Amino acid sequence: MVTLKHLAEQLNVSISTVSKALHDSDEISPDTIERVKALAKFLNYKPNRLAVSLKNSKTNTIGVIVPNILNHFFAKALFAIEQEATKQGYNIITCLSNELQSKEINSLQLLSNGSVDGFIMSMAQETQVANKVDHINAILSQNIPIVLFDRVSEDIDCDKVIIDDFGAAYEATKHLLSEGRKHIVLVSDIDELSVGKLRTSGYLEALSEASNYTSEPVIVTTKKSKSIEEVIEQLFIDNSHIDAIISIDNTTGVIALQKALNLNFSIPKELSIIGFSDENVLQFTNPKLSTVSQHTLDIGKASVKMLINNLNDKTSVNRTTKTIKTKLVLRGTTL
Amino acid sequence: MVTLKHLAEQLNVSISTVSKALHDSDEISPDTIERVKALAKFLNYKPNRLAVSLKNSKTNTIGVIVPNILNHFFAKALFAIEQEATKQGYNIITCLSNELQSKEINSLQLLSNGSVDGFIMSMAQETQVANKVDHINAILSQNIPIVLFDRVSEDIDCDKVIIDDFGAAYEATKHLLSEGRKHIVLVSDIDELSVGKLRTSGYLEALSEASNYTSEPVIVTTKKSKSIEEVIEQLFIDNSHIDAIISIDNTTGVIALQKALNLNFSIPKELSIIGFSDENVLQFTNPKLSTVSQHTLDIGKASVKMLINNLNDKTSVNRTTKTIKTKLVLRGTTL
DNA sequence: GTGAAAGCGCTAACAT
DNA sequence: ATGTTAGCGCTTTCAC
Repeated sequence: MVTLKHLAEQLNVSISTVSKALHDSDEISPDTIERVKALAKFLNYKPNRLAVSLKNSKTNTIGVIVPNILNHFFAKALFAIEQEATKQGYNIITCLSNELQSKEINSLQLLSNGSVDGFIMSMAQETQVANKVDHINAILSQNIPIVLFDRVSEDIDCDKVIIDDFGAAYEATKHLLSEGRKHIVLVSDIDELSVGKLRTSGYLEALSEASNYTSEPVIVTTKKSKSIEEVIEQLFIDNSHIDAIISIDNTTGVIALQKALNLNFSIPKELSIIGFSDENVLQFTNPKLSTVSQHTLDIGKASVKMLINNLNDKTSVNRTTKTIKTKLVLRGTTL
Repeated sequence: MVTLKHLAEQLNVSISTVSKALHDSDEISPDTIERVKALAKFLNYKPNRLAVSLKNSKTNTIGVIVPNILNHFFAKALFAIEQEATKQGYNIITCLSNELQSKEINSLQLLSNGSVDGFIMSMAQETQVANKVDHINAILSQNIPIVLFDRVSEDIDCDKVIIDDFGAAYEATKHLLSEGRKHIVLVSDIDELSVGKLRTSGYLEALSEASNYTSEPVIVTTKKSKSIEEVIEQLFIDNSHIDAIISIDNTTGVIALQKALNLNFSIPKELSIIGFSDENVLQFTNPKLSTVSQHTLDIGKASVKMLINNLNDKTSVNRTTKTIKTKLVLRGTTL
């Protein structure tokens, strides 16, 4: 590895002269600058990031903790985070909590020792279910900023990026009502998560506001004892009058669509389906699933921007929550 | 941030004593060790990773460069890499090349300045198509080890983890032949990649060995001008006698299945389909797609192990290529 | 058993 | 215009 020392020795100047020259300091004569830069380029000199970071107490690295990279939503969020971070001159260190609080605690601990300037994270399911957030607040109290996205907690005072989960489900349900649907079933694989609860509330609210809707709300959640597919098969058995499904997670909508097609439902004539799936999944369905688009790329991008803003102005104490607009995209599974 | 200096001052001992105590040096008296550790724990002392790394010229960090995180295969590989790396006490810095050589070069340059001990990567499509690999060899010549997985090049002398692409496609095609299929079409979205070429060869070889197979091989590749879906629709128009499809990439198999169902093919009676999709995609199909399982988790895991081995024994000069076994998993789309 | 000092590679205040 | 020095936080050799 080529260091400033090497360059200095080769050129018979001091290390600091080399350092200054490489930074275009006007303390250094133009031709020295030239000579230094020429040699640096020739030897492919690259400043050692560890040393620079140590010196400056600034790593230009963001710790990103996502619960599950195999979930399209998080893969896409990570994609956007990496893209925006790179654009702004930051690296990302990626940790996957795999929905476990223990891994989340571990990653946070491990990286809060000078490895990163701040964190962008979405809470592990375990953490959110128990609402045990001390480990996150501990980081904040060390003055390391965190941006929470998607899965957040009210007990953490930090910047947040979310979508209007209540509103999105409310709007989707409203749409199904406007189609004249009379038996709208909600399916959820995420009833334990904050976003799941909010979306369910939106569904319930829309139904309760519909004066001419006479059925009871039906909420079907997945359970550990059964596979998602079994739950959805049972759903069709239990709800013979079903004429609409709103799936509030990434996967159950697509699976419900497959099962319904198998049962020879005419879609969307007899049965409408709206999901919360990421676009990438949809290319595999036929007809294409109507969905609530979450603008995942915007979520990732906004998270990075918020964190870097915070990093650049540590004095600001006001924490903000940014809500990314969703959009109901009607495709082939709605009228 | 709590440093050794803080601890030393509090305890009225020297910094080096603290350092040694924390490392259980037998130069230090048991009770000093105890006192030091107690205070360290109390103040939540964590050694500054930058300083340790700088001192030891060892970062315990792996740079991971993947072409496309939205591809299930790479998401899963990343999942496995992160898991194994964490297990072995390494962090990963993730970079996404987005199939662009420029981004690949950039990431390599950026991290080869002391940020990481080595790289695990799969080549960007651009890089592989042009077989322009100087930037990768440049890193190797700086004595920074690289493990290449999935998409590799013969012009790079480093450790590699691959699957037997030729053999996997050969075996899959053999299976279709054994079903008595007479018109087997190969579909590929990756005909420009090394793995695509090898899998195609396997298909061709299997057909040419089949003495009673009279049709010509048919290879359908996607093109930039058309969507994958259009290409597959056209495929069914052009090949009216088609009775089997082998898809050698992640997505075309699933799409072909949807289209075939739409065209009222009885599957697998009239038409067999075998894909190379990752398991995660399959939960969305009905019937379930038969596939070549690539054991992606093993690929990721093996990559990490190889890299760390190399890191631990830099003297070893022999580069090896590990081939992960594939498995033909017959599900609902084959007889 | 403890401490002083050098050094990893870099920056920056302070000489000259 | 150039060099000296101290220091970021840590490890380690060498003194005492």
